[in-house]
Amino acid sequence: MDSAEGGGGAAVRGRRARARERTWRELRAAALQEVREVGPAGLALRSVARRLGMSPAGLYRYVDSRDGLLTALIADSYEDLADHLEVALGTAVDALPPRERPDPSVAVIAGEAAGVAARVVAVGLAYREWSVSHPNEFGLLFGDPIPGYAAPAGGPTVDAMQRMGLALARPFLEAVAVGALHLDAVLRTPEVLGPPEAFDPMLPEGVDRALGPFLLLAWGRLHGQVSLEVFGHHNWLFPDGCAALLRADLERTLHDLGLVPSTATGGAEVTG
Amino acid sequence: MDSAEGGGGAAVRGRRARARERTWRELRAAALQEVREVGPAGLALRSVARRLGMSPAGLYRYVDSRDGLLTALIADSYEDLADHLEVALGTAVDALPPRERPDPSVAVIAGEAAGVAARVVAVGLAYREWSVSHPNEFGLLFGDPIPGYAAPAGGPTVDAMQRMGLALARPFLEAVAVGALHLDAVLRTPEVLGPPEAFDPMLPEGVDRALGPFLLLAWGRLHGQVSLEVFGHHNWLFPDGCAALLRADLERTLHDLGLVPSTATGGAEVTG
DNA sequence: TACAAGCGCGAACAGCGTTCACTCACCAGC
DNA sequence: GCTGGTGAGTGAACGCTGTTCGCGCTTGTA
Repeated sequence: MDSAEGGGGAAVRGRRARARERTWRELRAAALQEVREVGPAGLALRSVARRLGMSPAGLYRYVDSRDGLLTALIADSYEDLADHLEVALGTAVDALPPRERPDPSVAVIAGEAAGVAARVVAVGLAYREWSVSHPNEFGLLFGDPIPGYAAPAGGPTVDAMQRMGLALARPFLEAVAVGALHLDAVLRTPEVLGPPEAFDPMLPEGVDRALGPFLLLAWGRLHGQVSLEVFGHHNWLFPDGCAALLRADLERTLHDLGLVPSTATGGAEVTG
Repeated sequence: MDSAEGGGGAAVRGRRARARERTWRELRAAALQEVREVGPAGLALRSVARRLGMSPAGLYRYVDSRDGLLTALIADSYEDLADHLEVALGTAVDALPPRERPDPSVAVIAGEAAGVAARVVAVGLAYREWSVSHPNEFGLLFGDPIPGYAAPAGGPTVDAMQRMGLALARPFLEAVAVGALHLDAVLRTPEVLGPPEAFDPMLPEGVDRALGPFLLLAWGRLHGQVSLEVFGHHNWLFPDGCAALLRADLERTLHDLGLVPSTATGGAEVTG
């Protein structure tokens, strides 16, 4: 019970705590592997236990329930996705081996519209690429929600999710900071803006509040294409066209904003 | 086995065949109710059997497997969604009791840009409304796909899905027919258009092939907003803003196309 | 050295999807 | 009108699942 999220909250004091942490890490890795192979719905605790050479009951020292394990995996997957996005943005370049680093032509030229546009395209294509190459984890994050579960506000799930969201939003935040992005009146109605503090948990202080709904809108456009592709609704006619279609959508959206895309968008192949 | 999709394919000859058809209908209704209450992942054949006062094994006279039942429900749900969209478009008005009929101000003014725009908004909001009010069925259609299942080309799943897609596309097809919609060059690259026959199963003959990717793009934009809302990723900041946000997105997209929305978009409340 | 805490185990329970042999009511042909 | 075949529905069973419980055994602390 107290080990709700499993992890060794304590310091790395004893050998025991270290062993616990290691086991917990292996458990998540095994479970994630299982999810990769059979999907979130097919995840079986007993199978994970077998993988670890452990008894099924033993897992309950680390996990509250099957759903608890799934939420831990959700947090991990959000982190993984956030990592990929940050790599595509050049934020976390140093953390990677050289051959996986993004094309420097898309790296930070913050302040210039073309640079911002290229970064929007890069992060959008990275979002797609991670999703297409991790379909079951994508389903874990964005498919049927775990019934009855609501992520606790301070929990690791929400933290990781916000980190991912921040990576997605970063190019737009930069664009706003340098005045390259002008939000029109469509998003300024009270129905869309909500109460003044509505987007406080999402936006830094001092940023135009209309950026909140705008970011949700942009995320929705991106996510829709990706979701339909990953779940097999977009690609039954023409499987290979989805990436190009998404790029076209991103460019349309950018054009819609007055931000012209740079031609150097090769950074999308980063994680390939 | 032979009863793969369960239904009574035979004519209504004997009393027996009629009974079978009735049971099959009740089975699907009970299962759909179960899905509404516990979600697709929670659907239990034994529970459905209990609901029908039947033995679990008896269900296998009508269904191949649990997944087979789910796919039957998928087809039914697509039909239901298609019905709602057609109602919102005024196509199937006569089939409904008067108080559920759409605002006539959005009904067919085909050929006029404002009318087309209003119809796009109406069908988009209807898509959202059905999804929000049928979250578990939405999950069934667009959440994690049934692992290992691919809908057979001639099957009822694909048929129903195409009917739904056609309803979504109708306003755009009309717009093209009357020359109110001009697709720009962004969607005309070979990567997006694919081979010449790529969109043949989707588009009527003689229609500009660039409409194919365009429709996927529009569906993706719409679907993304709805999917994020229904699965709880959009509305944690500001739960009531999603409808307005979607409307804003639709209007942005329309503006992007040079189609100005009419002010009489109240048809969205149709199914409420 | 004594004690508490925590890890892991085996057994068990209830529920699940699915199969199998079986009964019984219906329907067609003599 | 009787009869044989067909098909709906049953009950028991198998193997799987998530989860709980009480037990030993190891570890860390006083």
